Amino acid sequence: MRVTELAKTMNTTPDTVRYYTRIGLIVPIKNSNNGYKAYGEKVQQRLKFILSARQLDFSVEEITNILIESDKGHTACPLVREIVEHRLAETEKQFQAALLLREKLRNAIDDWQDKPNKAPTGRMICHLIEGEARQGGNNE
Amino acid sequence: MRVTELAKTMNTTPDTVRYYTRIGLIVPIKNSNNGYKAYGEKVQQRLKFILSARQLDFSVEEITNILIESDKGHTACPLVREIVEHRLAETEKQFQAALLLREKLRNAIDDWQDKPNKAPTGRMICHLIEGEARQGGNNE
DNA sequence: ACTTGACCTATGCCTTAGACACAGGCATAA
DNA sequence: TTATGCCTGTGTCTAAGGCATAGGTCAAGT
Repeated sequence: MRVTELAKTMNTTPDTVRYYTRIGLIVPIKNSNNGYKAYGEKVQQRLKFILSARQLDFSVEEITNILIESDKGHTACPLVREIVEHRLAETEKQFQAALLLREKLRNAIDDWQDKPNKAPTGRMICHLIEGEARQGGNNE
Repeated sequence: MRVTELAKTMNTTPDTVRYYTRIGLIVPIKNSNNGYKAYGEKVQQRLKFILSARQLDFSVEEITNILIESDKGHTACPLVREIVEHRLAETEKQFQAALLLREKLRNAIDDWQDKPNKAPTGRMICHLIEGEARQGGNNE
């Protein structure tokens, strides 16, 4: 199995497969005589796991750590549980940030409804934005 | 005014100021004899605009385009309105993505509550994740 | 004058997770 | 044999700064 066929089978892109190969997450059976990489059954299994974890937004580095554990024959489950908790917290943050930003943008659009377009003055580039200037505290 | 003082005044970091300087978004008055950059009143105004736009999650490239327009003496307002609409649509996407991911993660945690930790087998790396494997369609 | 130490500076490299461009290899049809 | 079209690996690029490093500056102390 070569890169594109593997990618199609797993419903991902050749570039993704190549990337994981490049960083050593998956290892091709052997470069055949023409230099093409060939992937076997085990790699397919491994790739399936990687893609599933990516669906849960695990970072590639996190997945790497999981695989290192499991390659040693140890349970990776506790690590997985830990990561998923952390990921949930992180997602919650992103969620709140998106919520807040959406609000800001909607307010902006609303506020600007009646305001005209103005040419820039010496001290104003676009009065819409400079007028907005709520000192929105930076997060964290 | 030098980089750190400007950064403090505008409530941002020296590295951010340096970055904008590097890409030419703001131009220091002059490198004084020691090679330090000095920033004037106008730059401060400009930086304020940039930071305000960043608060609305405008990309640096978008901001660059706005400034190019305004530097030609034209109104940037229509462009700004366009960008903010686009940004809102984008934020809505992120929002939905975060919402969905949060749900997935919560489900995972919930499903795993009662499952034990298992050592990896020949065909399972972590049964928690491999068991999950809802074929979540990729977005877009 | 000299030295110490704290702070400041510019520059260059590093980050994520692949996407994209490129030059060349392969195979099938004419 | 050549032309065509898909396939391959490698190298480069991305956004928006963060971080490390080596060196410069300034005021206080000796």
